[in-house]
Amino acid sequence: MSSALRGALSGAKAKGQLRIETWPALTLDAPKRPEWGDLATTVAMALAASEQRAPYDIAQIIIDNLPARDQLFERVEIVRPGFLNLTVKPSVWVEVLRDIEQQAERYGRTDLGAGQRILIEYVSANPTGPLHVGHGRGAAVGQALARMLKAVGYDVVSEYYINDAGRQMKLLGASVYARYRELAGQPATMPEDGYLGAYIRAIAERIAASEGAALAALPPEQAEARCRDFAYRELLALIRADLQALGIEFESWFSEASLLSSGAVEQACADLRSRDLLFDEDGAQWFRSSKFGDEKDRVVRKQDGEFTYLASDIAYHRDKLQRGYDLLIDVWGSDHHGYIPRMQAVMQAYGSPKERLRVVLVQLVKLLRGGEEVKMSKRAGEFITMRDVVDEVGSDVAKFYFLMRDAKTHLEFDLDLAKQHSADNPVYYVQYAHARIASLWRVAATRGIACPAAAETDLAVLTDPDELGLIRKLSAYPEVLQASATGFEPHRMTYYLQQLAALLHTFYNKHRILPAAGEPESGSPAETLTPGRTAARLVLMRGVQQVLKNGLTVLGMSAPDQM
RNA sequence: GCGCCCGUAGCUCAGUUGGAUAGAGCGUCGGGCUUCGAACCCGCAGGUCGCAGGUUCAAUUCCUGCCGGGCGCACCA
Repeated sequence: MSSALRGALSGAKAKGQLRIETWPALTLDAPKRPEWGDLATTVAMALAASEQRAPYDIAQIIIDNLPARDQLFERVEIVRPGFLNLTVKPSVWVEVLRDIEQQAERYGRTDLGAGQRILIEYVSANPTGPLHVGHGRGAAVGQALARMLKAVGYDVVSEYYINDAGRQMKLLGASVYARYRELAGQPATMPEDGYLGAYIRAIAERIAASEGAALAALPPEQAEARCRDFAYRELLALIRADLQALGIEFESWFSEASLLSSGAVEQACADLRSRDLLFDEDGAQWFRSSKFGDEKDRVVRKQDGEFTYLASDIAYHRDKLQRGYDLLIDVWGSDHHGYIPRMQAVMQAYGSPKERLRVVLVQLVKLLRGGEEVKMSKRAGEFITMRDVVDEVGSDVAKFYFLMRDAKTHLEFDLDLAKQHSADNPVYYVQYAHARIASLWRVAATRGIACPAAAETDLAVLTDPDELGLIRKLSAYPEVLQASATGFEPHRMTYYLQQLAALLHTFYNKHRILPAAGEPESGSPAETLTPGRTAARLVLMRGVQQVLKNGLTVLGMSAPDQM
């Protein structure tokens, strides 16, 4: 369709009817009202200024130059200022169903990304405790983005950065050791800012059971280190298990500690120093990030000789660049947004445009129960973890809720609502649409009716507005996928799926697909159901089912045949 | 104080990257299963798109300034 439009414009240009010095964006949108046709474009109005002609005249010129107009369009009209409304012939729409059948699970996929390599990093929580709900949202968003970008032709790797070095890990070890000493009846002091969650005590109990004697013999410093390593292994395993429960996978796990032990951090610093991007002041070492738009320079090595977390992040992102990625995506909690300028400075310091790093910010999740906000106190270690939520509502529901809203806005997550297997739950609404169609095949099979191949079916009988509405929606899927992926906005896909499901439910409720069992049609049916119509509708249903499944899959959710 | 994000129906949120009469779910009220799954559908009501300017054929959308809310401004991560 858009190529027809482009053809019309270039045809008009060739004939000298339009100048078209700069090509306008050829937007071809589905209008809001059915009487405005299937597709509408505003190019005539966009061109009015540069052509110095009335938009209406320009629209007329475009119409006159439309190639294959009679084959493609049923109706073409110009409305008031210069809207160009196109009504596509049903016989053309129907081709979408053949595409879907032919491409099946590949329908909607494109090679837009042309194989460009993307590294997307998400979650990356400290292995100092269980994942909280905010991590869950980041995980769902990160995975959905990774899958969608793959679907539109990028070569994507998803990675988890393990913050297994530095102060937080020391605190972890000290916290576990303190609990261990308490259990042993020895005097213990919990460090300031120590971890107070109940899981710390549980870890202390396990280490006491497995190597208590050895621990008692060690001087405190070594004992703490041992506790730290033990707790680290347990907590990393816990995090992996939590992610698995949510149905999130990573292709790569990257250790911060490995950057320190391999000397990569020192090398990254030396590299910066050789180009005068790192300097000494007040006994510390500073990254000259202000040279690249950051508001001030940043410490990478403290007076006490320890590297800051920024030093690790510099080395980490340098490593990502050295691995040859065209684009780096970091998914962060939005409270880290102030960190973006310095990381973009890092990009530039290593010779990349700052746009090579794109940060996707994810806002907080507010949990509700019984209409009340669930208060969390991280200090006291009292909070509902991501795992609690997954265990309570299920992984598909959790993911759908996490993806339902624009990631950069606060999300309200009503646990009571999410738990209901009812009309109020948008997840089931979408999945139910899929299951309903699956059920149709089961019924059809018992009546000896098979779903015919689209190529052998006369789809031109699909002329009902409800049928064409569904088909139009199906045809929009590839664009939604592309916009959702490249705009880093997975919520658009969840929204689309809800709309498609709504159309399906409406259609399903209003029209019959299979003939009634047993007796022939009795009473006064609103429409006659011929075998040909049944066949065409079965093909339509299969298309809807396929697209629902593709959409759910690309968001990381299941498309059940039964509920 | 400076910076980033958010203000759209009673509530939670969409709004296709400047288009036509601003949409959906929940909630309220009223209807619909002897026929393919009622975890569904249909209808009614509900709006100065935070406020005020500006840009143009056209602004919920872009710019500026206010108001309100969130977050950030470490030799913590």
